[in-house]
Formats: sequence, structure tokens, C-alpha cells
Amino acid sequence: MNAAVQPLRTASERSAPPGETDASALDAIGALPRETLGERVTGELRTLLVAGRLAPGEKLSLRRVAEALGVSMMPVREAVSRLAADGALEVLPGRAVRVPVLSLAQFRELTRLRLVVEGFAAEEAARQATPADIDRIVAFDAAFRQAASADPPDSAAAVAANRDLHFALYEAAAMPSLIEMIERLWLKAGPILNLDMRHEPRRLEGGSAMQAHARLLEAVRRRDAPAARAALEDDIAAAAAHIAETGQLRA
Amino acid sequence: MNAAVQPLRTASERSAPPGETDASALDAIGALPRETLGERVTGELRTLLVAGRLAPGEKLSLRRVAEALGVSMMPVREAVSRLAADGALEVLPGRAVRVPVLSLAQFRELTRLRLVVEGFAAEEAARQATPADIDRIVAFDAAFRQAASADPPDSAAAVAANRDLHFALYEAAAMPSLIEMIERLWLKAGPILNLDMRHEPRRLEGGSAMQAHARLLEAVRRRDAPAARAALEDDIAAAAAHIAETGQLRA
DNA sequence: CCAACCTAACTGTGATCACAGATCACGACA
DNA sequence: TGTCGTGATCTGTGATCACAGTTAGGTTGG
Repeated sequence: MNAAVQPLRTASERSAPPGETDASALDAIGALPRETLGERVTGELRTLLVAGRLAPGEKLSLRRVAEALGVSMMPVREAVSRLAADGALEVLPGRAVRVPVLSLAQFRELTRLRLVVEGFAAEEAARQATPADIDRIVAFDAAFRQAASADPPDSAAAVAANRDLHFALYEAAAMPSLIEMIERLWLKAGPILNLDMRHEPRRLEGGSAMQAHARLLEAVRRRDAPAARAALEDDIAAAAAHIAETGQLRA
Repeated sequence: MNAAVQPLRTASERSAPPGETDASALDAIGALPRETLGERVTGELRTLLVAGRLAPGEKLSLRRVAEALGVSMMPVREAVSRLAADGALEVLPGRAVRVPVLSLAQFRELTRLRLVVEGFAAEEAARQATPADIDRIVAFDAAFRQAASADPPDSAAAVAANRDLHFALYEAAAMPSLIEMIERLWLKAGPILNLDMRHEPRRLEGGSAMQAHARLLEAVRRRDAPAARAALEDDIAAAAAHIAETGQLRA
């Protein structure tokens, strides 16, 4: 069922640091990542969701995911609990857990919220972006361009680059809670959005996304917040319109 | 430690419907509530958090909460997992789980996000509100007025009425995901906001909240979206300014 | 009198087991 | 042929146990 789920052995990769007493060396090492298994499973599922590799309506089984990842059922339960709390997954009453199937109304609401929230983030990013931020955005824009312009288009790479581009922009706003909000929106809309981009790479050829990205980048360079918002809104609206027309949404 | 946590016995309140075959009777009964224990614990903790009855920095113990609620540790783990994913609780690396202590910068970011998101909700509510919606808002406004004007002010009732008033407004916008977003913001800001209102009920006497509510209500009645947003923004900003001055926030 | 050690209690995490309820396929009855 | 009952199988939920890591309190040694 879940061929997309990669093994994730419980490798205890915390290498015990030897008895080192040199102060300079101790200062150099940072706090080691101390990530719990449940968090890693959560991250794994999140990645699959925003990438559209788990299709809407697809059913997951705690035991199967646990087996596929090489862990017990416990961490998977925790991950599913969190994602279900975010609305990224839904647990049917007594049945199974599955990727939510959005209705057209729900998708429209999500799009409106994205326009408000991500539009605000774009404005703030245009005001606060550092040269380093802009460099990162430029890099991801180039990656997206290359993936979208290839023949045939590399849809997987385009999806990833598109995500990186957007979040590089939002991170320039330097508002952590804002980014969390946007991630939650992407988690909900990701399955349809990216499933579509993955299945219909021809949409990339239209170039509307690349055009919007170019205008966005230009606006950020000029620190023109309203223009950045406008460009981003066009990007979101164009993708949403395409989904609303051709996507598979519930009535 | 958690005297605030109310017992929550595992009462199986699902009354088995008798073998009724009358079609009209079958149509009348709705789906019975089927709530899992973990969800009830989550709701219990959410209520305590937004009401400010769990103070920032307060530490929780899974076992103690479980014992206080009369359930096993398992549902509490699930509830804490969800709330931690929302940032409403935080789990220290290897230590304990506690209510987050916001820094001044984090609180300011939350306030800005509230202005954006709840401001949008107020606009939309002003456009979409039905007479029934307005009636509900009026009722909660009256309750808030009464609690705040009493001598001494009934801070607990004021906190509850204030919450009900705001969410009655937001629900008039008829955008479920928007309400989830706002609830998450309140979950983060609630502990300081309402802890403050609870400890310093004198702030209520200033009447700035009541004045803002009155303007808000008037704007909704007139279907004046910009005015509704302005009134709500004043309400949020006034409370936030008071916290930033006197509240206990980390540097 | 203060600091360092050490032990006992407690923490969240993960695994395993038990169970009620839902699903699905097969077969009996009408 | 169509429909309902029925059983095996699988689902998520909850409880219990085991464990490594941390914390706090008391004690010892300086």
C-alpha cells in the first residue's frame, strides 16, 4: 500500500562523545539533535503529504506504516495524532486513518486563507529580506525554472523547488509562528496541489508560475511590499484556479 | 499540582439504542457523539489553557494529569502530543512538559498575526453575519458587560464571555479552517492574556474592551467590514499593550 | 560552611498486549 | 438472482510494563 514510505530504522545515531576535556572542542560541538522517533515519523509523513505523494483519500494503517518504517506502532500513533490535530490526516470514527478529501468549498476556503496569510508574509518578507535571503530565493527560483523548463518537465523536482522557493520567501519575514501557520495550510492543500502538478506537468509549460515568481523576486529586490503580495497572490490564484477546474474535488 | 484538572471518568455514555424499527424514528436520531478519551482530555486541557488556568511555565506530568482525570496515561500522551504540535504546550528535551513561557518578541509576533487573521475574520463576519449570528454576539456582549461591570468584577466570567463573544463573531464568517487558525493563536496567547485578566480585573474597569466591543457590534450591524476590522484591532491592540507593559514576559 | 557526590524517585518514550468495533468475503436462505 | 446473516481479519484505542535519562534531596568529604 505505502510503497512511498521509506525505511527508517531505529538507528541510535547519537554517537557517544568520548571523554574530551578540551574546552575549545566542547564549545565547538552544538547540542546534539535529540530527536524522538515520533518526531521523525511525523517529519517523514509531513514530507510525503506536502509533496503530494500521499493521494487524497488514501488510507493508512498504523501497523503497516510502522512496519514499513521499521519502528513500533507507538511513534506512528503519535505522528498520526499530531497530523490529525492539524487536519493533515483524518481518523474516521471507528474505521481507518486517511488523507482527507477536500470538498470544493473547503479548497476555496483554504485558498482564501492562503491569500491572506501568505500575502501578508510576502509583504513582510519584502520589507525584511536580507541579501542572503534574496540569494536563497534566487537559487530556488533557478532550480524551479530548470525543472519546469526541462523536456519533459521534472515534476518532482519542480514541486520541491516550488516549495523551497516559497518558504525561503516566508522565512525572510522572520516570523516563526507565521511559518508554522503557512506550513499547516500547505499540509492541508499539498496533497491536491502537488498531486496535480505531479500528474499534469504540462501546466508548468504555461509558464504562469515562472512569470509570477519573476515578478515576486523583482518586487522583493525593490522592497516593494504591495507588489510582492500581488505577485504571490497571482501565483496562488493561478494554481488554485487550475485545480478547481480539473482537480478531483468532492462536491 | 493540578487542582484545576477536573475528574473525567471513562463513563460510557453511549446509550445503546433499543431495537427500534420505525423508519421515522430512525431518521430522527442523529449519529451519536463517539468521542475518544484522548479527544476529551485534549478538550479539557485546551479549555484550561485558553482560560489561563494553567500558568506559563507551569509543569505538567502525564501521570499526574492521568490520575487527576481518572484515565490511563495513554489518552493524556495523545492530548499532550497534539497540543505540543500546536505549540500550546512544549516538551523539554528529556525533562518535563510545561506551558510555554513566551518572550516579548514571540508575544509581539502573535499579536501581529492575530491582527491579520482575526481582522480578516471580522471583515468577513461583518459581510456574512445572519441575524441569528448577531443575536448570539449581542448575548455574549451583554454577559461580558455584566461580568466586567460587577463590583468586584467577575474575572472568570469575563474571560469566558470575552472568548464566547469573539468566537461567535468569527463563526459568523463561516470558515471552519479560519476558526481553527484563530483557536491555535488563542491557545498560544491565552495563558498570558487571560492569566493577566484574571489577576488584574481592574483592567476591565477601564472599559476599553467594552467600548471596542460596542463599536464592533455596531459595525457588524451596519455590515461595515472595515469598521469591524478597526474595532477588533483596537480591542486586540489594547489588551496586548497592557500585557506588554505589565505582563511577565521573558526578555 | 560549602561544594561535590550519590542515590532514590520521577520523567517521557517505546514496546507489547488486550479488546471492542468495523470491514469484507463467503455462504445460506428466500 | 438478490439479500441478509456470519465469521475471520484487521482497524484504532487504551492499559500496562520496561527503560534510559533527569531531577531533587540528602549525605559525605573537604
